[in-house]
Amino acid sequence: MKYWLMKSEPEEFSIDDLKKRPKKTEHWDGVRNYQARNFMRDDMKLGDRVFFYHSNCDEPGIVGIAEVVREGYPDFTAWDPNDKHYDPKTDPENPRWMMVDIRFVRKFANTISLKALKANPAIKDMRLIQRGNRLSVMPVEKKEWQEILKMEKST
DNA sequence: GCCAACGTTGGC
DNA sequence: GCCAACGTTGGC
Repeated sequence: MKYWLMKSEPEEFSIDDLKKRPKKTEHWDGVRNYQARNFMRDDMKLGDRVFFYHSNCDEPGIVGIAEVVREGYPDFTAWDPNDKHYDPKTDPENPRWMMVDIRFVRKFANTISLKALKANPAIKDMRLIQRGNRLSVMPVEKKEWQEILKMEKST
């Protein structure tokens, strides 16, 4: 089983929104970055665990956990001219953008803030806190995952 | 709202 | 293939 981190702006789609969805499940549409797409298409497997990260908000940070319940398949919103992330160049015969489905697992009692993550030397090499990182889907090392869970208990 | 960092586009 | 211009991300 692998570990991941996925970013979302809570004003667009928060972890509470995920929890309220039917079966607490939603497809992760709208990713239009090749590296992030490749992770979803090639590497995310059923049962993989995901840190749900809130970006662009008062307190950016990890707010809870989800799991992968459907592996990579075409992001149909790319073909919808009314969709915010419409991409006229993708061909339905040869889909360019892929997504996965994730299901809510649990929400942390407190946000593990970006600030706290940056302050923890045990995870200083984490991809999330590298300078200028903008990937919205990224892998998390097992030891980073475990270290971050420890931070939950200490808050 | 600002702006640094980064990815993508397109002219050449 | 280079690289300037442009658009987006996302912390602050």
